[in-house]
Amino acid sequence: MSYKIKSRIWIESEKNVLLGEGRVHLLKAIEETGSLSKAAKSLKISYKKAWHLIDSVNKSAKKPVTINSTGGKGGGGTELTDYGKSLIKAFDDINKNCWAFLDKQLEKIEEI
Amino acid sequence: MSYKIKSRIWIESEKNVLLGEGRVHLLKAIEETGSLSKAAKSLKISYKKAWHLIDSVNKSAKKPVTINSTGGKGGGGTELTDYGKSLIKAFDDINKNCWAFLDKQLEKIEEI
DNA sequence: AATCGTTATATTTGAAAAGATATAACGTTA
DNA sequence: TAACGTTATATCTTTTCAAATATAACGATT
Repeated sequence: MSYKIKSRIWIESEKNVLLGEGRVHLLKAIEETGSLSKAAKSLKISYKKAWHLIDSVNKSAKKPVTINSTGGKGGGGTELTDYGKSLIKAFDDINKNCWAFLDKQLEKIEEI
Repeated sequence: MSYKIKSRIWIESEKNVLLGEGRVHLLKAIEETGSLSKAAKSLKISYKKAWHLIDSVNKSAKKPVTINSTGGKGGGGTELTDYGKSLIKAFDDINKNCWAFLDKQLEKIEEI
């Protein structure tokens, strides 16, 4: 049984974390549900934690990643901007490539 | 000002973390000082924390990574095994390559 | 105006991680 | 055998982080 290589990547802007695995996961859930509270429930994290994450994302990004509305039909909701979608796409792409890259590096520890 | 990509890699064995950045840093300090207590001081972490880290490393690895001796000349000490040195070398190598790889991926978020 | 489900935010509570302190065990050296 | 500096380990305190709870604000709908 050999060792495994694990990795985490994230995108930063000015020392603040912009996007990591968890934030991308949350953003995808928002895209599916149209709501931050529903997204939080689906990921089984507290609404507070989810809200802070999205707040941090929007404060770190150059342009808004989500549009949040309160009141009105259905009480409000949260949806992704096109900018947000392109960020997710870039993150997923880089992350996937990183895994593939590390897979090729595995042979370096197989013999150890 | 563009975003940055950061990464962390680590080596696991059977769900236990074997080597990460902090552990490698500690092992290198042990190699230089010949002592766990001196290494802990140089990294400004508690001896307790350092000891637990090395204990975990040796319990997760297939073969001993350090040799710990108590008593005797100088009170004892800790030194790396050849196996430990090869693990560090592999980790550093993979980590360096990962950075270089991610550097090349940067262009994918430069335009965002 | 009353209702609704959502976003937004503060406060409290609990758990887990880290830090500090103390002490035993060890084996060479003098 | 007494001393030394190290490894090894337990216990207590402190700090930090996550979770839970509560409540206000919002705006279309009725």
